[in-house]
Parts: sequence; C-alpha cells; structure tokens
Amino acid sequence: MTTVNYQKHNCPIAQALVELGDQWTLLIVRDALLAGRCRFNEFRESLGISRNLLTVRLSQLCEAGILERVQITNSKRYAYVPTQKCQDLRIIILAMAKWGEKWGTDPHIHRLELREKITGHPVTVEFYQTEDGKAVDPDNVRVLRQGNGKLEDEKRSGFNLKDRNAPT
Amino acid sequence: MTTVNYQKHNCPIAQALVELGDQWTLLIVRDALLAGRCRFNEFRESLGISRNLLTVRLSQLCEAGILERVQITNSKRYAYVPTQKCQDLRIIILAMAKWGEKWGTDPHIHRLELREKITGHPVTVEFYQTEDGKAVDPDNVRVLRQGNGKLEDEKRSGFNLKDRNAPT
DNA sequence: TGAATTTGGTTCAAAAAGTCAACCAAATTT
DNA sequence: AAATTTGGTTGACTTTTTGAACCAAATTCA
Repeated sequence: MTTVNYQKHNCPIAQALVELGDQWTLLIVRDALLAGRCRFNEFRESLGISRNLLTVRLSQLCEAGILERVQITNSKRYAYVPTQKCQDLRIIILAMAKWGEKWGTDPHIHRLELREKITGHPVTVEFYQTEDGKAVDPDNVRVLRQGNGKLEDEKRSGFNLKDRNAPT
Repeated sequence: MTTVNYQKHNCPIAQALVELGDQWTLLIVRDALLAGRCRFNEFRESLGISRNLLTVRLSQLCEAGILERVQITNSKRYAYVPTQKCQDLRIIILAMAKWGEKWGTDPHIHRLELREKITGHPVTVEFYQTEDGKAVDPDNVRVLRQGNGKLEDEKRSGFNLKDRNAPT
C-alpha cells in the first residue's frame, strides 16, 4: 500500500491495488457498502482491527475519496460515508463474494443473494456483451491493451508444460 | 493474510480476502492470468517483489489451489500455471481494472479493452439479470444475506448526516 | 566438453507495518 | 453532575517485508 511502487507498471489493476490492496481496506469498504457501517467504533467492533490502524486506514480512504467524513446532524460526531468512487466498488466486492462462496472453505458461510430492487429478480455479476445483451463466458473474453494508440494482445509466453494446462 | 481471523465473520468476501488480501497476490494473479507469466523470475522482474516473499506467495497460491507448479516439458524447471480457481478471478481482476481506469490518478495508464474472442464485440463487466437478459444498475441491486435458512437484508444504521448523502 | 550464465531459490540483518494495552479529552447519556 | 461512550493518540512489542549476499543445479555458449 505504501512502499511498493506499482505505478511503474502503468496498469489499471495496479492502480486500483494502490488504494485497495491491503488486509483491511476492502473489508472496511464491505462494511460501509453492504452493512451500512459508518462509525469508527462500528468498524472496529465489526473487524477487530486495532484502533490506530483503523485511524490510518479511514483517513487514507478519505484522502483517496472513497469515504467521506461527514458531520452527523445535531451532533459533533462524524460518520464515514461511501462516495460514488466507493459505490463503484460494489461490483468488485460482490464478484469477490461470489468467488468466496464458490471456492471458500468455511462450511457455515453466509451466502449473499442479489435481487433487483423493484422486481426482486435474481441478479448475478457477469461479463456482458453490450451490443446484443448476452452474457459472455469469461474464457471467451480477449484482453487487449490500449497502449500508445494501438491495440495489442497481452502477451503469453508460450511453451510446453509437462502434464497439462499448456498455455497457448 | 496470516494473523487476522476473518473467519469469524462467516462472510464470503472475508473468505476471499483470506487468500487474496495482501499487497502482492492479486498482482501475481494478474500477471499469470493476463500477461501469461508463469516463471519465478518473470514474476520477480515484472513486479519487483523480493525473492523470498515471492517464494512464500507462490507456494501459498499453490497451496490455495490458485496456481499449480507444473514441470516444463524436456526440462527440470517448473512453471506456475493458473487453475480454474484462478481463472474465476478474471472477472474480479477485470472489474478492478475498470475501476482503476475510471478512478486512478496515473495519466499514462494502459487501458484494457475487452472483446468477445470470436466476434470481436466489446465486452464489459456488469450486473446481469439472468431472466430477461438486461444489465442492471448497481444502485438497483439489493443484497440479501442467506443466513440460517431465511433471507434478511443487510442492515443499515439509519440516522441523519449533516450535509448530504444520508443513508436510508 | 568445459566455462559462463541463468534460474530458482535460501539466509540473514535492517526497516516498515501491524498489534496490543494504556491513556485521554470531548461529547453524550443517565 | 456523574458515568459512560466515542473517537481517537501514544508507545512498546511483534510480525512482515525488504534488500543484499550467497548458492547449487540447470542451461546455454564457445
């Protein structure tokens, strides 16, 4: 989060991980976004994070514009409220939840269900092909890098592996 | 990654972060998944991670079943190959890339473009409503927790905030 | 074939980050 | 007015990460 210079990679994923890539940040975001927590002690009790580190993380999240420190009406206390930048993490958080449900080891995990608010229809996180509105299988997605004007495939170092799974 | 016991939360996101929630893991996964890297030194040179920590991270990823250490044909050297569990992280990685592109600060970032392999049609990561095949706005998604049989809303602590952004 | 280089690590000391407990002042509740 | 809660700060200690040096086996080069 601090010392590593991801920047040199010029990579949007590295960019994201500068702000999100530590033990606690995404859990704080989860609490803020899904459980509606917004007070210092709410986070602390929910996560069991140490007070001084929570102080640091919350102020980093505010600096990054992911949370906003807002004064509570008729009080001198403050709340940490998710911004739009934070709301945009919902899809990541929920994709992670799906992955955690599929691959996690804890047997009594709390599964999350996603429903469309108005209709109540079930909703999932998918690749989505904007033109004709069909879901696309992840294996069927090609990633191109938009470098200096031109598009190139992400390179794959192709050679044979002993047993299986040879990357093409 | 190690000391914190996320487990007690019974939360699939916490579950996921047990295996993914550190500085390097998702960057290694990105390298393996998008750039086709699979050798010790490829990772090290690409990321600038210290050798001993890379050793630890790679073996943790193997233990977790996210990478597999496979012998290279006609060689005694090994490659770290993504498993299906790793492939299932593509959607998370790419959602992060989208977020990083939208909110990241680096001006000369390499944007990623997603295309359907066969048709070349542009592809995005969205919430997707399975029944009638339409994209759903993230704000319009309700998250329910599937606890002990019954479904409950994730709770939100409702009170008024001074300026704006009052959570309902 | 022999020598040089690369690969894939291990080991150790120093620096950085995280945890835990104690303390505190202002705000809020009783 | 007293007691409790909130939202921290401070400092000692532990754990993690880094960075450099070292190394043996494998591979490439001449």
